[in-house]
Amino acid sequence: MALDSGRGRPAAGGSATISDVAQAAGVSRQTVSNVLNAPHRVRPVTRERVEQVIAELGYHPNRVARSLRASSPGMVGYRIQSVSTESVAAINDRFLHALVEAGQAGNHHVLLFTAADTDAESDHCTALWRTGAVSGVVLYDIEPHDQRPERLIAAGVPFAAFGRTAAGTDRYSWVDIDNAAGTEAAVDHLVAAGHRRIGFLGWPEGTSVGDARARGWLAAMDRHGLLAQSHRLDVRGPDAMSTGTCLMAELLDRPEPPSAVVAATDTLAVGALQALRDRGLRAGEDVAVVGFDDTAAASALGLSSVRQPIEEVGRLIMAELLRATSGPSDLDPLQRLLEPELVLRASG
Amino acid sequence: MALDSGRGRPAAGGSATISDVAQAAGVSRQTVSNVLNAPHRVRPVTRERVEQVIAELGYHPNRVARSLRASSPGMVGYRIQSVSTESVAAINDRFLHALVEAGQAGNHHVLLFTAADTDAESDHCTALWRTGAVSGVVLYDIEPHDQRPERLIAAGVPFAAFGRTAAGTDRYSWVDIDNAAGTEAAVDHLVAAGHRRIGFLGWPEGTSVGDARARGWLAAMDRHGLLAQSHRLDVRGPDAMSTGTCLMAELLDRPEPPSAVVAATDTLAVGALQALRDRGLRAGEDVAVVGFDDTAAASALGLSSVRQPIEEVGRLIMAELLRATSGPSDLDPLQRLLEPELVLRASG
DNA sequence: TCGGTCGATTTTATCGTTCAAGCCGCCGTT
DNA sequence: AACGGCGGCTTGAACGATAAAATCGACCGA
Repeated sequence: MALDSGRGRPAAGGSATISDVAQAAGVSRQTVSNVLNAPHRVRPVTRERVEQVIAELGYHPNRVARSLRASSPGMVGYRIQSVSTESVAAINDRFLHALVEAGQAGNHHVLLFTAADTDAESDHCTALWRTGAVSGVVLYDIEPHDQRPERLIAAGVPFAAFGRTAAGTDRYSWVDIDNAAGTEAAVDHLVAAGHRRIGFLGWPEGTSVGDARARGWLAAMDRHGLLAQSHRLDVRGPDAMSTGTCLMAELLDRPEPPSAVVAATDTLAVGALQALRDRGLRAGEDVAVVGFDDTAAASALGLSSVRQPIEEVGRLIMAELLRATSGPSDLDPLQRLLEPELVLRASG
Repeated sequence: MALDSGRGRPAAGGSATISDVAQAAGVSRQTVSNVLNAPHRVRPVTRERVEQVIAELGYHPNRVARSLRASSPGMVGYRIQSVSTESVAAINDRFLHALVEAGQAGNHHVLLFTAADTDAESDHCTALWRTGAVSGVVLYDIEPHDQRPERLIAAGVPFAAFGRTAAGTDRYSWVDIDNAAGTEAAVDHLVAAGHRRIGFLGWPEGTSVGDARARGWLAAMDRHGLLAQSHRLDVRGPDAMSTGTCLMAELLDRPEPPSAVVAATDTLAVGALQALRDRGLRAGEDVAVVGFDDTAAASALGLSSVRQPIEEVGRLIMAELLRATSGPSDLDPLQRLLEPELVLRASG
C-alpha cells in the first residue's frame, strides 16, 4: 500500500482534508480526487472504500483550494442598490432571486457588494475581478449613456447586462425587455375596450426604460390614429406614488380628460388610483388604469399591469455569463429582447 | 540581487502575480508581501521601488490564494428568500443592504444562496461552511421553534441571527427588535390622542414577530385599563393587503367599532386604509391607523408606522459575526434587543 | 519470451499567497 | 577581537486541491 505524501495531521480542529481521507483509506490524494471528479478512473472496489471513508470523516472538498487550482472562483458579482424610499413597487429583488437560483444551478454563487454610484460600481467590479474574487459580474438597469459597459470592456472584466446602452451594444452580452411593446400592448387592449383618449404617466426623458415605455404608448396611439386628440395627455414626473397622484389629477382636470391611462410603473399607477379615489371615480369603470411591472401592489389592488419576465432575464443573464467565463473561447455575445405580457385585472 | 524562486512567467493572460512583481522589482515574494501587509518591515527605498512596480504591473493580490492561506474565505452566507407576492411592503432588502455594507467595512462580502425551506437552508449553510466557502452565516426571521440555531450549533457553524427562538437563546448571538414595545408605543400615542377603542390587526398566532406585536398591544391596552371594552377588537389573518381590508371591514361592522387600529405590518395597515376609503371614512380623522415597518408604502400614503432600526440590526449582526469568526476565541455571544420608533404621519 | 497496450494508482508540479525560520551584515558593548 | 542583537531580506514550507506525467502490473499477440 502506498503512503500519502502529504502531511499527516489527523483532522484536528477544522474539517477533514483530502489528505486525511487518503491516509485513512490507504490511497493517494489523487485517487480520492478521482473518486469525486472522475469516478470511472477508479476501480469499483477502491472507489467504494474511499467513498466510505469520505462519509465517515464527513469530508467535503474545500472550495477555496479548488478555486485557486482551477483559477475560477465560482462567484459572480452583483451590486445591491440602496433601497428606494420612493418606489412602493420594485422588482429588483425578483431579479436578484432569479440570478442566485440560476447561479446555483451552475455551481456558482452570487457575491454582493455596494457602491455609491455607477462609477464606484465599475471600480468595484474591476477590483473584484482583478483580485480573482469573481469570474464575472452582472449589471442591472443600464442607461442609454451608461459608462459601465465600456469601462468593464476596457478593464477586461467579463459581464452580462440587464438593459443596454444607446451605442456599442454589439460588443457585450445583454438581455432587455421590449418595454415599448409592453405599453403598446396596453394601449391596444384599451383601444379594443373602446377607449379613445388614453393618457400616459411616465418618467422624465433620459432613461432607457422610461423612454422606451413612452415610445410604445406613442407608437400605438399613432397606429390607431388617436394622437391628434391625445398628444397632450403625455405627462411626466419622478417615479413616486405622489407623482402619480398629481399627474393623474392634472389629467382629470383637463377639459377633455382621458378615459384611460397607461403608467410607466406600478408605483405611478398606484398613485393614479389614489387620485381617482380622491374624486370618487372607480378604476376600471370610470377610468381604466394599466401599470407596469406587475408587482405585489398591482395584484393586491386589482391593477392591470404589464409583466416583465424578469425571472427569465435573470436566468438568461446568469447562463450567458457562465457560458462566457467558463466556455472555451469568445463566441458571439448574447443579445436578447424579451416580450412583456399584459396581465388584466379589475382596473382595466 | 536575489532571484525569485517562484516560476518566471511574465504575467501573460491573467493579471500579474506576486512573483511577477518580485522578479520585476528584484526582490523576493515575501518582501512584496511585506510591502503590502507589514510596510514597517521594509526599508523605505525598497518599499517605494516595489510599490512602483506594483502600480506599473497593476498587481492586485489574489483573494482566493490569500483566503486559502489564511483559511478564512472573507465571506458570509445569507439565504435570499423567494419574493412574496402577498406582502406589498417588505423590509428584507433594507436588511440585506445594511448587511452588505457592514460586511464591506470589515473586508467581508456577502454570498447569497437560495433554499426551499429552513431545513434546506440549514443544510446549505452547513455545506458552505464545511467547504470553507464562508466563515459564517446570517439567519433572518427566526421563529419561536426554529430549528436553524440548534442545527447550526450542532454542526459547529458560526452564525448570528435576526430574531430569536423561544429557548436556548443564551447559546448564540442574536439581535432582535422589541416588537412588543413598538405596538405599545403605538397604543400609548393613540390613547394620548384620546382614543379608547383601539383595534389590532395581526397575524395568526405562532410567529415570533406577530405574537410579540400582539402582546404589546394587549399589554398597553391593559395598562390603560381599556381591555374591558376592547378585548374583542383583536382580529387576525395572513399578511396580505386583502386581509387588512377584510379585517378592518369586519371591525367597522361591529356595534361598537374601534376609533383606531394598530396593524402588525404596513401591508395590513394599507389594506385597512382601503377598507376605510371604501366606506368614505378618512384615515386619521374618522379612524386612526398605525402600521408597522415604516416601508415606502407608509411614507407614500401618509401612514403612521413603527420603524424598526433594521439597518442597525444588520450592522450589529455583521459586526458580531465578524468578531466571532475572526476573534481570538469564544467570548460571550451578543444578545441585543433594539427599540423601534413610532413615526407619525397623517393617518394617526 | 519479449515488446506493447491498457487500466489503476502514485508522484510531481502547480495555483498565489503568507508564516516561520534562516541568513547576512552592521552596530555597539566589554 | 569576539559576541549578541537587530534590521532587512531570502528561503522553505504550507494552505488544500487537481492536471499532467510517471509508475507498475497484468494481459495480449507475435
